[in-house]
Amino acid sequence: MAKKTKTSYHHGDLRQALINAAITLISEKGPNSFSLREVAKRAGVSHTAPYRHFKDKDSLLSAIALIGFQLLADRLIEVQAQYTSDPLRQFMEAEKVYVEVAVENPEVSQLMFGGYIPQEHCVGELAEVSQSAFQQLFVIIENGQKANVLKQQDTMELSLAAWSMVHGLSSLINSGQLLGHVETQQEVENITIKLGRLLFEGLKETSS
Amino acid sequence: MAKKTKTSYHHGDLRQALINAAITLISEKGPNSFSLREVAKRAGVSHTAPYRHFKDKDSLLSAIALIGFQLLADRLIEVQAQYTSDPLRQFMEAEKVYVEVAVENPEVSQLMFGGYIPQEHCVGELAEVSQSAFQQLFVIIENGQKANVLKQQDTMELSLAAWSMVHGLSSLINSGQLLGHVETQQEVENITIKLGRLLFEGLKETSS
DNA sequence: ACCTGAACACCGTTCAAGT
DNA sequence: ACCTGAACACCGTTCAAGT
Repeated sequence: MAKKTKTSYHHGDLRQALINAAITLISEKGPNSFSLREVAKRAGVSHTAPYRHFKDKDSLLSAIALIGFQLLADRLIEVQAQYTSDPLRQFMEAEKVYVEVAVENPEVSQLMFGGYIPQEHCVGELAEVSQSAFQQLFVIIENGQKANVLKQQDTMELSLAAWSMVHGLSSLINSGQLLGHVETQQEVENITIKLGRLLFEGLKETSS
Repeated sequence: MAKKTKTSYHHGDLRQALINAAITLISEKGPNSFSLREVAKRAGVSHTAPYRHFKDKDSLLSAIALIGFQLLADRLIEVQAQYTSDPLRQFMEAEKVYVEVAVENPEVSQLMFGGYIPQEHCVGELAEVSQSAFQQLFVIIENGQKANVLKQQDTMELSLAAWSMVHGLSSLINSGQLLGHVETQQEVENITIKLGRLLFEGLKETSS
């Protein structure tokens, strides 16, 4: 069974238990109404126990944002490893995966991009993983350029266009701006494909 | 002078004074650290006085978000009234104005799109003004289609592509994701123009 | 090492009371 | 009508104290 050498106080891994409780709480009530004390209560410890594992509330929020970026990066790495012989397909799949992940985790996405993490925390590991996610888009665009499917323009610019588009769509959906227009999962996928194609028309190599 | 018929308690217009103080406070400390009590203190009234003008904290935040959407809509209406004979120019100006407004008011933008306003408040006037801002993009795209400069595809899809792109770029900048890449106002404008051109390539009519 | 309880300064919100 | 002060239940954070 679990390797509990000694009769531990409350948890084998309180840190992980706190993160789990925090993600659940954020998913339930959004990143704005979220309290350290409530998380501690749900994890079954006193309200000061979290300070053994996190410097402060912001550090716990950063840890959750990190997990969000990690998930995004992982899913994009998968895409980047697949469809390598079909740059258009790879581009479209990346766009779909980005929006999918963001829309499936709206509250965590808002936590990641909504100004909840103070700028001081946006360095080190968090910045690295966030850049790793973007890096996958960059490589996918680069693949398309090498295959002469995409414009031979600054790769950064093309990547940023792709990132902005999917990120913007996700943000508009998650903030409720598209309530009358894009609601079901199917509608999300459809509009993502439509926008992906429109953007691809602008990014593609025209000499062919 | 000001029409002070009677010796009013503290303000001719406490409601407006509270909104002003709130915008200042949000701009200083972000939408996350923002308290009604601090706003009241800055306006020079007791911490319960705001309840005469706003049902609760969320109502004050909604009022500020409304002002943010109104500003965006107003600036886009200006663009929509200008350059009517040059659809490409009009499209590019609209993209620039959107990003400009968002990046000049990062904290208010995060308030508008970062999950600070509960879904219950996202109806009525707030939804109307928000839709009015989007409507301007829609009309601008429509102009381009009528002039046979843009694709004869569902106007909603083209508009949503434009909205997503500028909104995504703004959000990435404001959340600090592009810190190494896009920082100065000049860089923001340059990258906005670059992305605008790339998207335009995808939206433009190809039969001409 | 890991956790607790009391304490502090802060919140949002309500309500009886004052002019 | 407009504002106040006390009160309540909640915060984040610190710190001495317990095992």
